[in-house]
Amino acid sequence: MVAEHVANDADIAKVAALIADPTRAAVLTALLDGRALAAGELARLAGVSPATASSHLARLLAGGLVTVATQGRHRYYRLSGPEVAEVLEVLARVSPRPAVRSLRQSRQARLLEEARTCYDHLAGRAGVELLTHLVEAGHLVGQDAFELTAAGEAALAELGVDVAAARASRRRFAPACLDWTERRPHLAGALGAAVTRSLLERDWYRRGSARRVLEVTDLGRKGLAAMFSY
Amino acid sequence: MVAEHVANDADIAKVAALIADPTRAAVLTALLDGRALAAGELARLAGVSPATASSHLARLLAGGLVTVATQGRHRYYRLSGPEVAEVLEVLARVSPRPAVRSLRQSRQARLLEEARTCYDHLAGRAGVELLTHLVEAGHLVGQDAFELTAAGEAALAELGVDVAAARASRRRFAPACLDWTERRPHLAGALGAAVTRSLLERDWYRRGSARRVLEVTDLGRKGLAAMFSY
DNA sequence: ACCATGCTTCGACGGTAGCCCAACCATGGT
DNA sequence: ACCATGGTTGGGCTACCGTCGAAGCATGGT
Repeated sequence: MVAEHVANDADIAKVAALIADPTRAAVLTALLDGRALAAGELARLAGVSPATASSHLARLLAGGLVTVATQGRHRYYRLSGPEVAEVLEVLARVSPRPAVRSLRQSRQARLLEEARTCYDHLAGRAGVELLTHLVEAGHLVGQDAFELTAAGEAALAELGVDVAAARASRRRFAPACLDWTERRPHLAGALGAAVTRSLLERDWYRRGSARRVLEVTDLGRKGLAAMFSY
Repeated sequence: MVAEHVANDADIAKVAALIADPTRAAVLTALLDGRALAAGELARLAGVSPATASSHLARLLAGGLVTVATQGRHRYYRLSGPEVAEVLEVLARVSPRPAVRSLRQSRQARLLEEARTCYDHLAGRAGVELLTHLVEAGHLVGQDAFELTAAGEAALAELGVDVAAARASRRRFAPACLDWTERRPHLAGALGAAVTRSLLERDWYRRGSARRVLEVTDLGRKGLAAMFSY
């Protein structure tokens, strides 16, 4: 039968049905910019319980609208491709109201992209840049897992990081963690956590209003600039 | 509230929900090429009862995906704009199977566009062209309703049309009927019906496999060419 | 006046889909 | 070994949605 190779009405309807639920639509629009978000975060954004979100995500996955990547105990979901984003945009264009995200939403998205925590260490753009600078400054060497140089140990000590304690921890010392918003690695493990703790203690970063969001302070901007001579 | 002016997830979901039902999807794809189709025909194409189709059409109308125009006892529905068609096309692209209509479907669509009956008279491209030629040949004069010239009366008599009987009918003699597939008028009324009857009797046109579909015969092609010197 | 046709509305039925709670599994840190 | 956190799975409830038959309107032809 030729008909089996044809995108018929039923197929269109199936895809549309996946988007037709408000919760799933919220999940999809949250992923519109191509970032990958953890299941829990998506549940929070959509305003449903983790169980409900999980069920929706499973259906979106089965329908091929999203893909998933497991990292640690998180499962990061993202749109499966640009066509999916296109569908959402076109749908928004058809719907009567203009397709602009609310200020509050997009501002929050920016903040998350800027800096957030991944477990207990700095992630997002800020996390990626921090690692980049540490490597460029010759403080860290390595690939998937890093080691501190003498200069690095001194620099971090000055920042108030208890490197010895981090090294003593049973946790992996300084592994790279692929950042899903930046697609480049940031510093994780015991050292990453210790650095982040120091940054918060020194008030270079402050916890933001939304969960996981960190905001750089004026003090932090100056301190980081001095440290890496921006 | 700013939120009221924003196309949010709920709006996208609403539009998607309109397409999410297989029956509605069938209706929409039937309208994909911009033609306007009567409610009954859509019901038949979608394979549901008129009642069901009517309910779906009402929802599509309320959702702004289609518009309606009443003509006589028919209600012609069409897509409200190209954006709607775009949505369907993009959705088809996302769905796994290639977005090609089956040969049988599109061939049938072509036939309908080519020639079909509207009540009991010739419509579609053939109907529009017939009227155009009759007017250009000086056989008919008028605007919304036509009158036969002497030359026209002779020409139609030669075709086997019983003009006298048509004129005697209580039915309107030769009104123009706006053709919704061509957006130009075709000949309706008693004369339109009489002409169509003659065309069928002479085997210039033959009823096709699908309802309302007419197909021109080789004989008809020759006859029409001679009549209007194509 | 009367009937036929096309379409919509009403009411009722059945199925399905979304939601949450609670329990379960897996991973990571201590 | 133990706990905490993040996610998924199963069960049960509710609500909504699609479907059709029958009845109601409107239009057109006789």
